[in-house]
Amino acid sequence: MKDSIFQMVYELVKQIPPGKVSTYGQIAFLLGNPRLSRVVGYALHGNRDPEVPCHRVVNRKGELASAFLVNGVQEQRLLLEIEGVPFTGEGTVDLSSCLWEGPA
DNA sequence: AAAGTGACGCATT
DNA sequence: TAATGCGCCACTT
Repeated sequence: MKDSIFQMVYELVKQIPPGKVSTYGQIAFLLGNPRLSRVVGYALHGNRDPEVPCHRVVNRKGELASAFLVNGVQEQRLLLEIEGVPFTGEGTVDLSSCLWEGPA
């Protein structure tokens, strides 16, 4: 396994429990560098592994990503709603209630 | 081999 | 309060 940021991002995102969401910045912070938020997004951008619930990762405002899977943000929002994640708007998640702060 | 680009976030003007 | 710039890593041209 490489020590690349990408690998760590994937491993971390895999640990996000259902019904919860996390942000790029939060993940970057857990990796040890809050400024890696951009890299985190890039990592998930190229991700195709179903093991990595990239739909549970949103930006700092709680807004869904712009270029999700084939169905776009609609699919992402649906997945989150099914898991019980509350929405404050059409494309906005209630981070105050469902933000995953990291592995115990 | 070097420069540009990209699912972001925070500080500053 | 809103808008712009900078920082970080990996990948593409």
